[in-house]
Amino acid sequence: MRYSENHKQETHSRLVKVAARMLREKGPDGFAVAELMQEAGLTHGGFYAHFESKEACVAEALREIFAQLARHTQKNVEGLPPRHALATVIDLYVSPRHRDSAGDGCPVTSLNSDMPRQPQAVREAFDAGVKTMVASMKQRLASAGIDNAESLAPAVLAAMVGAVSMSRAVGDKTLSDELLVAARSGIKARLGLNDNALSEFA
Amino acid sequence: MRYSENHKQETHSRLVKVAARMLREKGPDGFAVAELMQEAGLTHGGFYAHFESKEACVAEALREIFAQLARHTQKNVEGLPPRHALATVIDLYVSPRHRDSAGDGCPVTSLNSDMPRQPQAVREAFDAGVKTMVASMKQRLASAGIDNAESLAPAVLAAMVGAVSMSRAVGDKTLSDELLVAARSGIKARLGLNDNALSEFA
DNA sequence: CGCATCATATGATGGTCATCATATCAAAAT
DNA sequence: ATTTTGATATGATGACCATCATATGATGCG
Repeated sequence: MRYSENHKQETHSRLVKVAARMLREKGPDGFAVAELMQEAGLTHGGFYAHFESKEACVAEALREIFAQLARHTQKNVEGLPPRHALATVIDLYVSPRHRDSAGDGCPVTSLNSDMPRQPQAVREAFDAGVKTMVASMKQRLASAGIDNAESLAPAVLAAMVGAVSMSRAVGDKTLSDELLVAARSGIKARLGLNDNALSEFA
Repeated sequence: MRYSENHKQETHSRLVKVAARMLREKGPDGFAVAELMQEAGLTHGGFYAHFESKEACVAEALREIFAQLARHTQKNVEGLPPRHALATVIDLYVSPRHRDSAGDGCPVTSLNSDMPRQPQAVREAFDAGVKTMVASMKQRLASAGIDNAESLAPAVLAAMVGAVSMSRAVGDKTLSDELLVAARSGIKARLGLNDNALSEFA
């Protein structure tokens, strides 16, 4: 079939999108190529017309995820005053909603313990993503007029990631919620942000 | 072979120990039964004389790990005054040494993103372990005379876990070290513990 | 209107894995 | 010493999986 000009591109980006979700839900080794293709309405054979290898597909999906996450976050705080924006970022991240939608969330939370076992290409994509997250957090902290933004940013991010990762890892709902609530108010307290009731996201 | 009385018990506990290491290094789905047996000097066939299933083996290994971790930590702070003990726990956990020895470290750090994909039995063992860690941290904080120990404990633990998980997930050594240092001093600052030079563990 | 093209499909291939059925064989009991 | 027992070994089995070789068939082009 000589398809319309961008038929393949469209298929490709659909594949990347599906991979992005499955990657976060099932881990890099937890989803099969055939499964991905079927989910996208295709069969396994066509995969290698789109990606050099599964590893390359995972790396591309990761890049896409980080990019989308940055856009998405930006959109959520656009126009807010810096301190409010910072509080919102924290509230959105350390939330039950984020915990309960791994396939749509931050890959640092859903994939951190898989990374040490992944091939170079994947780890590089991950590193790049984390670096932009750290840089972006540094900016947010600085904009919010918080001292030591440089050294605080990685600490705050780690606390956010740890809270959501643990709350997801744990099966006990009560414990899981306790982790989220405690971490969220702990982080905000450290940054001098008031932890008001509005931050109780679903 | 009718072996000496506790021959099988010894083999069993050796298997659990090997599994405990491989589990943390390669993840629950990253090591094979045959690999485990070979590592213990046996062949794959005998496995099912020791465990009902791989899943049961992983769950038992997890219980063993958490128990050993508690003992190990206790030993490291025995006799220290409470605040010093607390600082030591944090320094040991959020350290390059811990980051670089996953097979010997805390499973919450090495396995958190695998847990949501694990079967019930494994998740239960994990939950139990996390609960004891939270309880133990609450005690340490209270003993150290820190206010809000109850709500601070999960937040502190999450920050510790996030720091080591991220520092391990990231390939870039500089970024990895930055994460550890920032998180460690951030946590200790929040608890009013002085972050002296002595806490620079290898 | 048929032909060439290329995105996708079909169908191996060789590898890995958990699990199980059965064989071996060391030593305790007699 | 022979028997018996139970711990471990050997060798399937069926299920997955990444990858590739080759077939198909839709459609823009001539």
